[in-house]
Amino acid sequence: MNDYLRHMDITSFQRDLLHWYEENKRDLPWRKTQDPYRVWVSEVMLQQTKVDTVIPYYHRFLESFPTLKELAEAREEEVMKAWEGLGYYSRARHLHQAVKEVVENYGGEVPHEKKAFSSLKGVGPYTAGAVLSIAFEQPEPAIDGNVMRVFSRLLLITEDITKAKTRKIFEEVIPPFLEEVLPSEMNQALMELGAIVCFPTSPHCLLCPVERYCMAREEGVQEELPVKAKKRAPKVKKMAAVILKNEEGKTLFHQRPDDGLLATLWEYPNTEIKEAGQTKETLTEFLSSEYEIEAIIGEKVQEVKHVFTHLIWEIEVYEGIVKRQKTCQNERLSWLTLREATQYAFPVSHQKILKEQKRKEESADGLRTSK
DNA sequence: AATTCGTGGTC
DNA sequence: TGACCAAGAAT
Repeated sequence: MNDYLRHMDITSFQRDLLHWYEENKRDLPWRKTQDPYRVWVSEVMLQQTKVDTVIPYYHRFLESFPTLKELAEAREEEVMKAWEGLGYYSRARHLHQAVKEVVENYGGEVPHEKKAFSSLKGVGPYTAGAVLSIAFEQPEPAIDGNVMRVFSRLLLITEDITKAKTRKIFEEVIPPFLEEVLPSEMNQALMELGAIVCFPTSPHCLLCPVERYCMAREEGVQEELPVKAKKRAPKVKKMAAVILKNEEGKTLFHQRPDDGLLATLWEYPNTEIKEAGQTKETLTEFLSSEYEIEAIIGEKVQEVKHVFTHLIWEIEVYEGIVKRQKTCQNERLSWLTLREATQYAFPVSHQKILKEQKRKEESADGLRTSK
């Protein structure tokens, strides 16, 4: 018997939590179905992402790709465009790859064996547990940040939850809570409690349906849990980007590498600025050596800040005119009209540049046509 | 095991 | 206002 559960009346806990869940659960789009494809899509979008952010993406994504087969048959470009702005873009590519595997190897039916489903791209221990329990009623724990917070308080688990090892404790402790109930309900009830009552700071213990079971509350240390190591401050990178136009009035865009940060997304040509005050020179040299394009860099027209988890870009945006371009073709470069560019997925920082360029060109158009 | 991967909202 | 955080996975 697990020592953490010594004083826990699991049956009563289940009754109280599930009763509360039925009365208080939010009406979320992905709770209207147990279709494994839709559950899967929602779970991938919800990784490290707030419910309010996901909802519009969830609707648009399923409008574009209503079934697993239709997603599998879609072009990756389309999938990335549907994910544009949601972040962690490898989620989209992995999901796309994974549903193709499902069509290829499982006849288009989402596999309900843990081993098979877990082997799919982008499906980790949380997503496997969530989809298998919610769509297939399998008694698998779905251990996310909410659930670790709830259980760390409930059972006074003081291990650092940012450490991979700590996860094992939760995997040991949670399965008994999934016995003799609907796993879909229990897992979602635990997450819902974390989401709308058992907040990271100032948990609403007075509204908590399972307060009487909570050991952290008993000790008055609910605010101190869970224990998490602090992460270091992100580094700042000074960047410069250029809105480079050719004689046809088209703009140069670049597709980022297939792996790494913002993989495969499109952007304005840009480079890191290592010496302050050398921005124009650095851009000119970058275009010449990297793309074999001779250009004249004009004025700075915009500043954009892009904050990542582990990195900050401070981007200075310049205008530029191309003088000469060698015939050498770079697969990842494209001269596009602004309308053409909107078919491609951009990271938020470059969406801001695109939006500003559009605004300026439209106001210039307006001036011209009104004369 | 420790890093790398986005973005937007909150206090 | 800046640190913190969110239904994590891959490497």
